[in-house]
Amino acid sequence: MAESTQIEAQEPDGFAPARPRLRADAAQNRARIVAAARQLFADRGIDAPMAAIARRAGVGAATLFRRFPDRRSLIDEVFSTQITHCESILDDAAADPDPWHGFCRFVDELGRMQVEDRGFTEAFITTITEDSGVNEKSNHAEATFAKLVCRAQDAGRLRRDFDPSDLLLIFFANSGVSAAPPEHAHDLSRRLIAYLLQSFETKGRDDQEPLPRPSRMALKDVFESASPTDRRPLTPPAGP
Amino acid sequence: MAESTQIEAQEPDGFAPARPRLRADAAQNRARIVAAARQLFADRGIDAPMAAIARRAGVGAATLFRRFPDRRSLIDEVFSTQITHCESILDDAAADPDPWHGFCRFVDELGRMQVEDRGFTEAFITTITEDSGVNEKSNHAEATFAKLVCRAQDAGRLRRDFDPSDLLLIFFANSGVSAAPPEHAHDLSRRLIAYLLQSFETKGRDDQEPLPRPSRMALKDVFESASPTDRRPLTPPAGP
DNA sequence: ACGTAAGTGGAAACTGCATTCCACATACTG
DNA sequence: CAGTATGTGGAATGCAGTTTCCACTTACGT
Repeated sequence: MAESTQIEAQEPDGFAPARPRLRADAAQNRARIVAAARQLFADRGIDAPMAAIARRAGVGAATLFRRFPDRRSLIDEVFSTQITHCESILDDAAADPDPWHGFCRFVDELGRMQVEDRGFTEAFITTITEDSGVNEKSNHAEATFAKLVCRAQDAGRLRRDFDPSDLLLIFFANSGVSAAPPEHAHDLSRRLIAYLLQSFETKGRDDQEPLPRPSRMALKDVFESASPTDRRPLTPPAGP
Repeated sequence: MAESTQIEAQEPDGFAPARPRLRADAAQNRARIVAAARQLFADRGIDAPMAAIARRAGVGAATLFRRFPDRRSLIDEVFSTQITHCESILDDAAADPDPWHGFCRFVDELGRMQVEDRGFTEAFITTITEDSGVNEKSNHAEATFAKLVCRAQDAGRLRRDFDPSDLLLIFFANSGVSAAPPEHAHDLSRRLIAYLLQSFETKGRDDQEPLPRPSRMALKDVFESASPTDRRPLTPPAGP
């Protein structure tokens, strides 16, 4: 993946907004900042100190702050590309002629993204938790996923009582194992997902036991419930 | 663990250690502190500000600090009781004449504890991550659980490729869903555990698909992997 | 009842952050 | 090749939390 570094401005000619575009050197610094942030977020989570990001980007604190007045805006910038990537994974999966295979592939890939980038999960959760802006995008994604689920069910491979909201269940559960020590996180995640997929699959005939009701949690629910103070997933092992 | 908090229990008389026992009022304050910490940890996680704990306990900051020189010692004190509770749950489960039922009960109860007390999971993870002191206790617990697993497998209810280390898998996964908004966490957890238990159970005869290898993560592995200061190798410098 | 070591709270000094300010640098326009 | 708006880094500020200090209580043994 390349790009992403571009200056936000890049106005489609015509008009000149208040700040039409960044000076060339400034644009490059901005790109360095985003790249540094991407690394540090992946590595240490989205709470990584701004100063550390600035240092790694080789710029002063003021520059970082001028470009991204708060941590949120930096997170948004960094993860918009990853959310886009997510969507393309989902679209690919939905296009799979074998819906069950597509379903598995999607779950698998999503899980991998979570394990490989600690910041990804955190950004995702905090985003759906405190910002309704995702809703537009997520509506499309939710619909696509729901359709995939239906097709897999109609093909007789996915159990009937699987609910699309179970995707969030997978997401949260996998975020938990991702918090395990890094040498184990990957294996744990693979195994968790294997267990879950086997549970999702309609086995032989039927003898499937009923499940507790789905939480039916939807993104908007998460948003509305957002607790004012602090709700982050977990504090993974850190030094004393 | 224990001794970090010193004093505490009345010495079974006879000898007088350096600080034989707390004055009565001090002992009561200490108890108030522990109670306050228990609540705040459950509520807001183990990073809850010390000052808030002191305030809720109705004592000054100095008193809190004098009694528990660092956050760790307070955490240890608070959660030693819960770890004990865990063990008793496990022992009960192990005593169940129906091993599969005992297994399910244990997983279920453990899951409930996690959801109901945010601090419990955090304390557990940070403890096994940075303190080898648990090992003594955990050896017994691990053995008990392994025996329970074997019995359930021999009874033909638990799949053969379930590995005792999968308990940590459940634990981490469930810690993830516990981080969901509180109105949903409970339902999500119930459903996750239901899915997993169905996957663990030996269905009909056999048609069980193979799993990826277990991570074989053991408590001591977790411990050893904990880097002292800041774990962040990985992610080589990426080109912009 | 009283002397005193043990215990106390609140304020002060120290952190490690994020955020702002400002004297200086440099890309772009003409 | 200026002139100037646009950018810059580092030092100063502010803030939220922890840790320490100390003059003042109070439980406890006698």
